[in-house]
Amino acid sequence: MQITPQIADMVEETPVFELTTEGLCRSILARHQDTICVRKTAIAVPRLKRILESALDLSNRGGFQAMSLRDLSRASGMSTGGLYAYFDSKTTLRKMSLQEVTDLVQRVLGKPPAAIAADPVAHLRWLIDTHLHLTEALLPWFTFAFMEAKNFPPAERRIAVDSEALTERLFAEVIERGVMSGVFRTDTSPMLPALIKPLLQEWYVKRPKYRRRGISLVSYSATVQDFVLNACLKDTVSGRE
Amino acid sequence: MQITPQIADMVEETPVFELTTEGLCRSILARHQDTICVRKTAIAVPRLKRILESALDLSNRGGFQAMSLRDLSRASGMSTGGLYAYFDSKTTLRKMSLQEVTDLVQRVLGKPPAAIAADPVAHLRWLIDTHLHLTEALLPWFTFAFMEAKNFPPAERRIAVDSEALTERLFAEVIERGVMSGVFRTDTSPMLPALIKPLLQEWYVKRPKYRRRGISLVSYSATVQDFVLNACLKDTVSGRE
DNA sequence: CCAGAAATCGATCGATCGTTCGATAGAATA
DNA sequence: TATTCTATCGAACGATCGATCGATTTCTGG
Repeated sequence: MQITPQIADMVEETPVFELTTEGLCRSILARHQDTICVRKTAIAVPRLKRILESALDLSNRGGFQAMSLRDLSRASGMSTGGLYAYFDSKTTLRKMSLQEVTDLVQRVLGKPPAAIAADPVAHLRWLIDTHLHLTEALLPWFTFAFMEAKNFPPAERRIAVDSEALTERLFAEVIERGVMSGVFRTDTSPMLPALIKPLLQEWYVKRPKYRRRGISLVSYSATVQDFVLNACLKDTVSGRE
Repeated sequence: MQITPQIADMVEETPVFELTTEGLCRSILARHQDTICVRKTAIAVPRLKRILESALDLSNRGGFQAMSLRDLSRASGMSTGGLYAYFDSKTTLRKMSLQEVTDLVQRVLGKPPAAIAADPVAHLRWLIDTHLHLTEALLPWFTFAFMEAKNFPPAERRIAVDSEALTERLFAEVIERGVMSGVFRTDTSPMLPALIKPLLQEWYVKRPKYRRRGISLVSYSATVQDFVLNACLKDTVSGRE
């Protein structure tokens, strides 16, 4: 009996942005109205979608710097000049993608269902599982954000660093509540929240490895949940039943 | 009473290569005799050291692609043409660094002290602690290898992937021995070896974060060790001491 | 069907890239 | 000291980059 909240359920609560590439593109279009000079949404969204899908694909192969705008124009089926109707510089293109991902994480993880938020164990499981499902649904976006965040100029790098710090704080708060309510051990390592993040990143950074081994998202999620709960729960969590 | 084998002790067993940038440069020089056309070691080693230190520093800031050979020439105090006495192309420079790191990990982790290898718990702790100390001593090399491995062409990317697979196998073998000898739980997750690696990478990938928080390598190592042992040891590991 | 707007095109620019190579300086040899 | 070899230099080359902009196509309202 695994707690695996469906992403679809969550969308009903926040219907403004779907967790799809198209949804993100609509959000990007709204956020960058001033730089994107294509006015009709019906045209701009599918075009932007094609551009960003190609850009993420190319970047995730050889790095963002290595992707030339000629490569992007070829892959997206749009001329090099035409691309500039959707961004004013290559740097802006990078910022658009990264910013959208970090915003999304905070929007989704910040609003757990009320019933789940009441129970620290369920909440902790939900945070892990939801984060994994989120990255799975938007895999290219997250691999891009992870790999390219380090190459940002200092000013913009803060976006990624702050986002990660905020995610870690969500874990820290839940664990603290669990300790105070007596469910978690009082000697739980204060470093545990920081150690959860790399376990979640592992899933999308090394995605091909787990695909090759035939390991499903569900079983990976369950393993990480047990791994983490073993480190803080008073009663040891047995393996999958 | 923490098991923290000093790197210095290990060097005595494998005195051929010291765990310093200079030691790695000597190894690189020996391996690439044919492409490096500077014959006198007394000159080649310190020059190569300056070049690689600068290259790793620049790459780790903005990415390897973004580092131009003019940047590198300025930082290393050598002319752009002079650099080509130490590598025949920028790609070779990248391969030299990566290959050296992956080789080093296998050389060091593959030879645990006999006394430690006998006990699965001590061996597992030793693998974690030694890996962390190794990455700490050669931080720029590992951040470079981690960040740039993904941007390799498929053929050379295998070097990094295989190296990681081998490291994971070291963990898997120790854990399996622990299970068979009755020290580890029989229901230990088969995915545990894969989950250890990201916890070790976290240390050098997010190094500034832990420096900012004043978290020492020793305490990080102890936390990870306990975290992992909690997931496989029969008797729950209490907090530090 | 046609005028005007919206969207796209692709040749082109200057800058910068990795790389080459003849000249030069320094050390070793005799 | 003269000579040979080693190591380094930095100007220069062709290729490619991000970005521009006037021409062209496509769409839309009347």
